[in-house]
Amino acid sequence: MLTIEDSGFCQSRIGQIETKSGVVDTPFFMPIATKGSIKHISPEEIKQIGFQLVLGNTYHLWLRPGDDLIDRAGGLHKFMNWDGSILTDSGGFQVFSLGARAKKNFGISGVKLTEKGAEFIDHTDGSRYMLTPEKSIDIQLNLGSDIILCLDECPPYPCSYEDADKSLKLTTRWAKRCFEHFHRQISKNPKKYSKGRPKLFCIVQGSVYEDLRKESTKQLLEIEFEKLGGPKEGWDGIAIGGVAVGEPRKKLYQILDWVTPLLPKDKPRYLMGLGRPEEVVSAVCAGVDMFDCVIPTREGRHGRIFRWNSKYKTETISDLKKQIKSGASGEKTANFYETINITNEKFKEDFSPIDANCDCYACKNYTKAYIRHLFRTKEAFGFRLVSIHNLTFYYQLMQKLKMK
RNA sequence: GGGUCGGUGGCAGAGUGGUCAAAUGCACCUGACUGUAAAUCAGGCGGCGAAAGCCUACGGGAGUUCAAAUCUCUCCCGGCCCA
Repeated sequence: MLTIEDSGFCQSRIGQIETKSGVVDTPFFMPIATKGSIKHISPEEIKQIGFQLVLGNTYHLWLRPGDDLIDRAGGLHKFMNWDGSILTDSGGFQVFSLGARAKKNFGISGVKLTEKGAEFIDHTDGSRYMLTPEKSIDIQLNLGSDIILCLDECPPYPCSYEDADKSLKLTTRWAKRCFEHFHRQISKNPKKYSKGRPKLFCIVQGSVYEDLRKESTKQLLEIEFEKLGGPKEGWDGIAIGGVAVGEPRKKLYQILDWVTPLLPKDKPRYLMGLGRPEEVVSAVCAGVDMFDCVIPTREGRHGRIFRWNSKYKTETISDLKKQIKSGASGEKTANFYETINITNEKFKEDFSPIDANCDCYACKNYTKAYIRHLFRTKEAFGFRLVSIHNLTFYYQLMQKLKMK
């Protein structure tokens, strides 16, 4: 499934993942379509930029419009008019994000965890939903997802050793249930999946503790050997979760150092929720194949633009790697790109494109002054232009990472 | 001409003797955002200063008072009503 090549400079894995909907070249970045839409951009435009896979969210699509409805619509691909591949996050991240947010806003957690699953309180009407590992799989199967994620618990940071330990073990037990349920459902419907079944990924947890990260990885990888009644297949890929939840930046690199050597080489590795360009480059060099992040779209909507620093030649992964510097705190910075805030006054009369060398729709047709004007007048077209540009930047980054 | 109400920071608009360099909103400036409850959130927004603080300010001027955006007189300007 994956062709692995060692560049000699750093470990980078160049290959392909084949899903039931098509081929995805690794390493790759996924734009986020939480609710079945990449905010402000059409699937056609996403495809035009070059993306082959987008991410949807189990929890959000379950509540609205409902996985049954999407199933009746012919699946999420058809529903949102996307003919590439789709990866769905299990709802595990919402255990973290909605729980923390409700706690901050209302003093009570919006999520209650039990052995059975995660009980959510819907923020819009207060109604309660129980998301179990089995339910999460069922929803993702209904959505027609190409890559399904196990329901996990994504603990916040800071997290005590004891809590992280408890949490990782719950994630393992849930992963086992997901694995079992997934294969049972697949084998129950041989016709439906005769042309290919979705893939199932587990998620490594363990917070910032070396032995817990390793333990989590080990426990999950053992699952394929267990007698689970279904086909004796292992995971189709392994995700690393629970990062970028507020921990010090250098912890990310440590976690990758602890976990990636333990992973099977022939299976894709997915670093969930990451990240900044330098983090993506570093992670690719550490052997990660897949990324997703809200940064290009969310920060784009908030006016931050990513662009290449023309002072440096960055056509290959080696060029990019050379421009990354590690600070004393372990934090990494990169010279190969820069960010600007388009709302800044200095762009008021800047009638040049964001990046004269960029061939994206925004750069080919519009000036910074115009885009700034759109932002200040809250015109949605501005969000669209910057989102397209930022996603193009991330796409170009991933293309460069495929070049030796 | 008479009566009446009013003139507050870029705008709108509170405040009606001290705790007022002046609420709040908008605008403006800057920053944050990592498996999206995010077109969101935070900070700043008279001048000088790192700060303590000092100076200049609630239409103009003159007063009362220890103290005035707030009270008095006068001038200027505006709304409404009457002639």
